[in-house]
Amino acid sequence: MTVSRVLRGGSGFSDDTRTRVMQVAERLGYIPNRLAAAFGAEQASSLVGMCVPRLTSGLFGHVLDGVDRALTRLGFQLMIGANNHATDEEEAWVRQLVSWRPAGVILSGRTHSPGTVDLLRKTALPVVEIWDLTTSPIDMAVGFSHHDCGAEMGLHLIRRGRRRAGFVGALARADVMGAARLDGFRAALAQAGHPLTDAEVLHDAPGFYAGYYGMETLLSRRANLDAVYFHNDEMAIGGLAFCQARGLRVPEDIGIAGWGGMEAASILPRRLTTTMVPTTAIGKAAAEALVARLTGAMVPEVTVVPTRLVPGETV
Amino acid sequence: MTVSRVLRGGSGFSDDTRTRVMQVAERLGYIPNRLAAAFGAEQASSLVGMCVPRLTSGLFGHVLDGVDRALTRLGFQLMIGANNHATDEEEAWVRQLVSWRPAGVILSGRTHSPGTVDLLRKTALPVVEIWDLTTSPIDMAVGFSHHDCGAEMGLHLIRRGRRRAGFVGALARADVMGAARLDGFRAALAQAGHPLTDAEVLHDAPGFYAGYYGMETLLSRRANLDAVYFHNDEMAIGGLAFCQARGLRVPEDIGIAGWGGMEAASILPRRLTTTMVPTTAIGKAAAEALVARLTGAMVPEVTVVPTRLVPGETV
DNA sequence: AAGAAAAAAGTTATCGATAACATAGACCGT
DNA sequence: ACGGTCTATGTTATCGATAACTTTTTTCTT
Repeated sequence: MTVSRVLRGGSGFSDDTRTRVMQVAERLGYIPNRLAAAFGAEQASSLVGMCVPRLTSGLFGHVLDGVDRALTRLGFQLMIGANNHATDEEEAWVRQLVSWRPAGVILSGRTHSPGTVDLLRKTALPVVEIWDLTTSPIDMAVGFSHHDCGAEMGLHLIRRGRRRAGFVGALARADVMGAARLDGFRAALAQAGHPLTDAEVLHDAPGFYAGYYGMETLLSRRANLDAVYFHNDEMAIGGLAFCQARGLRVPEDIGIAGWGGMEAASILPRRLTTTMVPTTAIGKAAAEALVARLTGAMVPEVTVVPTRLVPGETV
Repeated sequence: MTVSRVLRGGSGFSDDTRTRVMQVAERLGYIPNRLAAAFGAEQASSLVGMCVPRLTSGLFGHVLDGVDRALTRLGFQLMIGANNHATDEEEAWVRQLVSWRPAGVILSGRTHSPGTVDLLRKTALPVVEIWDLTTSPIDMAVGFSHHDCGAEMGLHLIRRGRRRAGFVGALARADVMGAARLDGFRAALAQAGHPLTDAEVLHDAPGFYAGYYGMETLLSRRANLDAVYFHNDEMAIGGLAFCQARGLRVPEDIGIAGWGGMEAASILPRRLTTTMVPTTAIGKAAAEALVARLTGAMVPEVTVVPTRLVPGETV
C-alpha cells in the first residue's frame, strides 16, 4: 500500500519512504499494471475509445490528432476503430471497446444502430458524438450542421449568379453526412428558385479520381451546368483537373466548390471556394468535454464549432 | 467455468447448456470484462499498440488503416499514439502502453531512445518497426529503405538529363527518414558527377505551403536549378504551384519530383514524378507479422515491401 | 511525562476470468 | 452389478492495485 500511495502521488508517507520506493522501482524497472488497476477499481479507467468513419480521411486525421493531443495531455490513452460508414461495424467495435471498460467513447456522426445506443445507455458511459450535430445526442455532441454547410454554399453560388448547379458526391456506403450537405444544398437552391440541375453520386471512395470521373459523368449528361458543388475538396480538385484537361475555364465557364478546407485547396493556381472545417478544434473540444464529464463538471449537451465558407477564385 | 467455456467457444459442455448460457447472457446484456481476462491470464492480451510520427500524415493514415483492418479481422484492438518525430515522446508513450500489457507493439522508424529499446527488450514484447528498414531491428521490421528511394530518384533525374538538382524538405524536429532520402539523393548525384546544388530544409510541417515557400526560397538562392526533389508529394505540389504562379514551365524549365505516391499526384494536369509507397500493404504486413509471432509461427526478421518510382511528366 | 492527535505503515478483501484440479453423472463391456 | 472411461459441471486459487480499515510510530500539548 505504501508503494501504491507513493507511485500515485498521494499522501500518507514520509519523504524518506518516497525516495526509497522510487529508487527500488527504478532499479527493478517496475512498470505498474494498469490492467489490474482498471480492473479492480470501481472508478473509470484512463482509456478512451474513438471510432471514425475511415482512417484514411485527411480531415479525420486532424480530428484524431486533436483528440490524441488533448487526451495525452490529460493522461488518457486512445483506442481507435473505423466503421467504414456502417453502423453495424460501429456496433461491433463499440461492443469490443466496452469490454475494455473504457472511461468514455467518442463516436463520429449522429447515426448509430439501436444496439449501439442501447449498449451505451445501459453502461452509462460518457459519450461524445462529433462531426455532425444532433439535437438529441446520446450524451454530448460536438460539431456543426452539414445541412447548413450545404445550404450556405448553395446560397453562395446563387449570389455569385450561378443558376444551373450540379453536385458530385461519393457517398460510399451510407455517408449520411455528405448526404446532409447535398440536402441542404438542394434545399437552398430550390428556395432561391433555381433548383439543383443534376447530381452524380458515385459509390466509391471520395478522392481525386472520383471527383475527376464524377465531373466527367455529370458534364456528359448536362453540358450546360454553370457550377458544381463537390462532396469534398479532394473531389473538387479532381473535378478542377478534369476541367483543365477539357479546356473548360474556371470560374468563367463553370464554377467549382468543395468542402472541408484541405490545405491544398488554398494554394492551387486558383484558390478553391470551399468550407473550412475546424477539425483539430473539434477533436480537442470532444476530448475535453469527455474529460470534463468524467471529473463531474457541467458540460453542455451540444457544442457548436462553427465552419467558415471561404470564397475562393473558382466560383 | 461452464459459462466461461461456452462464451469462449471451447469444449466440455452440452448443446443444451450452451443454449441456456447464450440465452441468459443475451437477456442480461452480459459483456465480458476483457480487463479481468487480460489481467488474470499469463498469456498475451488482444491489445496492440501503434505509434506513428503524426496522425495528420496522409501516408500514415493509410498505414494505420492497413494495420487496423488486419488486426480487427484477427480479433485485436488497436491503441494509437503519436510521437511527433521525437524519441522521448515515443518513450513516454511506450511506457504508458506497456503498463496496459499489450500483446505487441508497432513502432514507426528505426530510431528509438535507449530507454524505449531497453523497455521493449526487457518485456520481451513482439515489436514491429515499420517504414524505415533497419538491419538490426529490436524484433521485426517491415518497410523499405528511404536512402534507396532518394538514390533512385537521384539517378532518375540524372538519366533525364538534369544536372543542377536541388532539394526542398521540411524536416520538422528530427524526421530522420526524410533525411535518409536526402542522403541517398545526394550520394547518387555525387556519384554521377553532378553533386547536389543546394538544399532548403524548412523547420515546418511538410505540407503544401512549405513546398511553395521552400521552392521560392531555393530559387531565390539558385535561379539556375533544373530539377528539385521534394520531401513528399504535398510539398512537390506546393512547389509546382509556385512554378505555375511564377510562369516557370515544368518540366521544360525545371523538373519537379516528389515522394510518397499521393493520389492527387497522378491526376494533376501533369502527372507528378514520384515514388509510390505501398502504405496499406506495409500496415497489413506489420499486423500480420505481429500476430504470426504471437501464434508462435516463424517470422522473418526483416520484410522488404518494395517502393516503385513512377516517372511522371514533371521531369 | 502522560495522553491526545496526527502521520506513517500495514492488513484484508475485492474486482472477473480462467487454469488447474476435483467431482458427478452417463455409458460401456463383461 | 462393477470397475473403467468419458463427458459435463463444479471448486479453488490466482493475477495486481487499491479501498477501507487497523496498527504502529511520531509529534505535539499541557
